[in-house]
Amino acid sequence: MTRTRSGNGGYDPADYPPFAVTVDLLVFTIRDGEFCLLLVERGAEPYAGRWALPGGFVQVDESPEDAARRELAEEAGITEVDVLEQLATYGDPNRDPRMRVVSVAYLAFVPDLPEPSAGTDAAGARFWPVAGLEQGEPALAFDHADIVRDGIERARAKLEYTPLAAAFCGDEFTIPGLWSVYRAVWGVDADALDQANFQRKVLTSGMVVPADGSRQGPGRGRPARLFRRGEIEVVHPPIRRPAPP
Amino acid sequence: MTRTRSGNGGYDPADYPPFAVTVDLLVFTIRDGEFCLLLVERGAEPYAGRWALPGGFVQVDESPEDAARRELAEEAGITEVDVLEQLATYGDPNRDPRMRVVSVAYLAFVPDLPEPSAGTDAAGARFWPVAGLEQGEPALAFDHADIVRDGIERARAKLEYTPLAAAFCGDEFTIPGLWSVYRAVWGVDADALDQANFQRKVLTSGMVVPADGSRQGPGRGRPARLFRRGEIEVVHPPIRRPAPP
DNA sequence: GCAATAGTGTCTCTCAGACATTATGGT
DNA sequence: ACCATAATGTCTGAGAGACACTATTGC
Repeated sequence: MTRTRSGNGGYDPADYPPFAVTVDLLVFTIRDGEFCLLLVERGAEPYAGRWALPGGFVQVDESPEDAARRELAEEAGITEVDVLEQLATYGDPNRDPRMRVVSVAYLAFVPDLPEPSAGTDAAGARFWPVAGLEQGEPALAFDHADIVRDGIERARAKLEYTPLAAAFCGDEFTIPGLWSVYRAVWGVDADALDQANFQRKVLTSGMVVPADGSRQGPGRGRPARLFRRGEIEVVHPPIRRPAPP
Repeated sequence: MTRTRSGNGGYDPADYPPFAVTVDLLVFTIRDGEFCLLLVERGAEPYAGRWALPGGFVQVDESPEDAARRELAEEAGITEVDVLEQLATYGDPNRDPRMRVVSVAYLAFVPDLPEPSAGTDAAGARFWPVAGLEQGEPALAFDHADIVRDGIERARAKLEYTPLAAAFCGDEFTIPGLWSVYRAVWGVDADALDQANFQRKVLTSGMVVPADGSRQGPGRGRPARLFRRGEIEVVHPPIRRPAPP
C-alpha cells in the first residue's frame, strides 16, 4: 500500500514526485458586441503555431492567484482586474507531452481594451470570438479546448446570479449596454432576452445604482441613463438564461 | 522579466520549481440526521493530534481525480462513489510549513456507512458534525478550515439545483428521507422547509421516479412510498434554500 | 378510538415573459 | 415631421410559500 501523508506523516521522496505547477488565464471581454477570449500564439514546440491560453509557471514564493495576477500583467498588460476567479485545476498525466504539469485555470473579466495586449511580452496575442472557439476555430494547444469549454460555461452561469456583467463594462454604463453584454455572452438575440423585462429586473435587483443623473452621449435615439455597480454580490432571484435555439 | 512558457517555449529549470501536489478529500454523509464530514487524526508533526482532511500525494502516473479515488478507497474504504467533484485548489506558499504543496480538494457524497472507515489505513478516522466544524470544533490542521468552509458552502448550494441529495440516500429512498437530508445539510428545521411544498416540488421536478409501488417498512405512521433517482442533472427551477435564522 | 407520519388541495403573492405604450433624443 | 432607441405599464401564467385538510399505518 502506498504511504500517505495522513497515514504516517512521513515524507519519503518517492511519495512526492515533483510536479510543475502553472496557471492558465481565461481573459474574457466584449469587443464590438462579441464575447471574446484572449489567446496567444505559441512560438515553440510542441504545438508551435497553435493558439493557447496565456499562462506560466507559479514561482516558489507566490500563490497560484498571485501568479495569475503577475501573468495577467506580463502577458496582457492588465494591472487592474475586478474579477479574478479560480475555475478549476487540470492535471492529466499526459496533458503536456514533455513533463508532468498541473495547471490551475483562472477566469478574468475585463472591459473592452483599446489595445488588445499593449506592452506585453507575448507578441502574437489577440482576442478570439467565443462563438468561433465553440466551433473549434482556432484549434488550441494542449487540453486548452477543455479548459475553454468549462470557462465559457462558468462565465455564462455566473451571469445569471452575480453582477459579473458589469465587469465587462467600464465604471459607468447604461442598462442597454449591460443588456448587450448578456446577449453577447449567452449568444442570444434581442428577441430571446426581452429588453423591457431585463431593464425592470436589473433595476429592482440592486445590481445597479444611478450614476448621478447623467446620461450617455449622443447616439441615434434617446440617450440612456448611466449607472454604476450596486453593492450586491448575488442576484436573487437570478436572471434566467434563455435556452439557446 | 520572468520567462514564461507561452512567451518563449523554453523550459529553464529555474522556471519550474518543483511542487508537491496532493489531493484533500471532503467526504460528506448524513449520520443520525446530522450532516457530517470525515476527518482523520494526524499522528505526526506538524499538527500532531489535530484533525485533518484525508488525502495524499498525487502519483506521477495518475490524475488528481484518480488520486482522489485511490485515497478514498485507501483511507475510507469507499470504492463506489456516485459523486466525486473537484472543489478548488489551495496553494498558498505557507500552507504547509515543511514544503511547497499545492492541494486539489475534492468533494464526495456517500450514504450513511455502517462502519465509518472499515479497512482503512487511517486508524483515527471519524465523522464529525458539520455544525460543530462551523464553530471551530475540532480545530483543523493546515488551512483545512478554509477548505472545509468552501466545501460546506458548495454542498449546500448544489442541493439547490442538482439531485445531489439522493447521493446521501441509498439506492431507494422516501421523500421524507430526502426531506431530512435537505434539512440536515442546510441546518434548518421542519418549519423552515415546508414538507408539503417539498414533496410537491420533488415530485414535479423529475428528481425522483417511483420505485415499483413499494413502500418503506413499518414506522410509527403511514409508510412512505419508495423512489429512485430520476435522470435529470439540474433541478429547474431550483429548490430554494431558506435563510438560516 | 388516538397519535404519528405521509400525502393532497387550495389560496395568495411574487415574479418572469409577452407585448403595448409612452418618453426623449437625433435628423 | 419621422425614426431610433430608452423606459414604463399592463396583463397573464407558473410556481413558491403558507396552511388546511385527507390518508394510512401502529397502538
